[in-house]
Amino acid sequence: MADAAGPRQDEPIPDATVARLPIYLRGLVELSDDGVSTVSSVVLASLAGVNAANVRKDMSYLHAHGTRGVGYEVDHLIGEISLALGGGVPSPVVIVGVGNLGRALSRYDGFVTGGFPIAGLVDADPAVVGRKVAGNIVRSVEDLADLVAETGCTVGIVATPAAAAQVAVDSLVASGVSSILNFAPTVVTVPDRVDLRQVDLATELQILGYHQHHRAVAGRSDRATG
Amino acid sequence: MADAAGPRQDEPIPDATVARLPIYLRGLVELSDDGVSTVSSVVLASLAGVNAANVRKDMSYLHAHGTRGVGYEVDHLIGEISLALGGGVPSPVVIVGVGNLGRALSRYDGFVTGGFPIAGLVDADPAVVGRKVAGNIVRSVEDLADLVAETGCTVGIVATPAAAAQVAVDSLVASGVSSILNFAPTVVTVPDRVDLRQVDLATELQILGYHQHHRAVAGRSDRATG
DNA sequence: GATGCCATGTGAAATGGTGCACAAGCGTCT
DNA sequence: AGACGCTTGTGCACCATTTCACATGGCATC
Repeated sequence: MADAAGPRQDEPIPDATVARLPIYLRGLVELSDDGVSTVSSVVLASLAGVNAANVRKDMSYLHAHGTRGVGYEVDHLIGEISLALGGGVPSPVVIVGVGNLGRALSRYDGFVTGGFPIAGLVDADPAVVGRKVAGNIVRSVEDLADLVAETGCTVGIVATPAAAAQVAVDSLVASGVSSILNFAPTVVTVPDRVDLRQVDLATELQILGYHQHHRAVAGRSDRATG
Repeated sequence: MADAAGPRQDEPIPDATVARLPIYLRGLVELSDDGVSTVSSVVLASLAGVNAANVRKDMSYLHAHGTRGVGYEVDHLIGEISLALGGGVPSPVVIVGVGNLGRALSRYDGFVTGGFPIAGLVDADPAVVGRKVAGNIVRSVEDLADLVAETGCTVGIVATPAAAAQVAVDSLVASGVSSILNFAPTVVTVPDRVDLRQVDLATELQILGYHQHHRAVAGRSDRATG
């Protein structure tokens, strides 16, 4: 039974699938809370807003098999997905930059619920250092390496102004953090061994703006040609 | 010569390109501020963190041509990209939900700078309505339609708890908003004519968590096999 | 025990995006 | 004026992802 104990993760899960796993997980937890024990790919797909075949293929990457004619066991899927997404072990995160966004993020419930408790906050501004935010004392950015070492946290969130983002990222990398989520509106670079994700609030609106503008233009020429 | 007046937008710009345009724009504005008047695809690519051929192809979609042997005119590109991203006309946005995240978003400079001034804030909680946040009086969610009509705003930001998100989205749609940015950690649905983007903070961390976990597992089996 | 229904699992086609490699063109220098 | 170097613009091949369509197989019912 030894080789059946762990999930076969030799072949990596496609990025697109990984990005959907948290969505599935949320839907499944909701189902579980409602007392639902079995779910079909069609239902899970509608919960996640994707195609049913896509769900089935995603589950096959996880080696999370269902039962033909019945569907998938909700609790089993929750276990498999949680396992894939970090092994169910909470990863504490450190937030760099305690401005508006940093404060909001430090109070955001979803992080803790999702298995990412706040290990600490740091800021470069001496006026902010020492203040208490969301139950955490803000420490100096110089203490970052110590904080990371003390708490063993491996994930860093950058919520600094754009100008300070690369410095913040470099400090996080130097402190041994291996995953970084950057909210600063600028492109930053990291070594290969570090995983970086970018969340760009203004950019999202601009993308919406494109579609809105384009729709308006298309509408006008529709009227002109029709 | 009427057909040469406007940009030929018959063939739509690929989504992947649209998503990069704001990044280009930021880099270009920075260059312009530094007094740089010309930029090559290689330089712009390194600023945006993408491939140079990709930059050139993206620009060709915009019909923003450069000069061979020289590069692209920075100011011209800024104009073309701004035009594509909403025609350079500011789109006021309304924020629904004035919790931690809503407050942080309402104070976020990047929105205003990016051409998305805050038209107003609304919340369902009577305890919050009437309070002043970031220079705006919070109004009741019942006034949403009025607010949208008064300000002519076409973009809505949802920063409510997950449970209230679909209601908030429905209200926005009913009020005539045509683009929605949803920060609530839940899948919401909109009519076809409305454009929806999802920003999911906890999900981003979970995706990072996958890679971290996977790297750890791979490392362990490397050691085991090597 | 056999039969029919239903949902999974997956091969294969279609789609969308990326990056290479090179021809074409512009400016500059001689 | 001519040649050269540099950079654009793009055809093409590759890769990742999505989606369809259907064979496969379990469960319930008769």
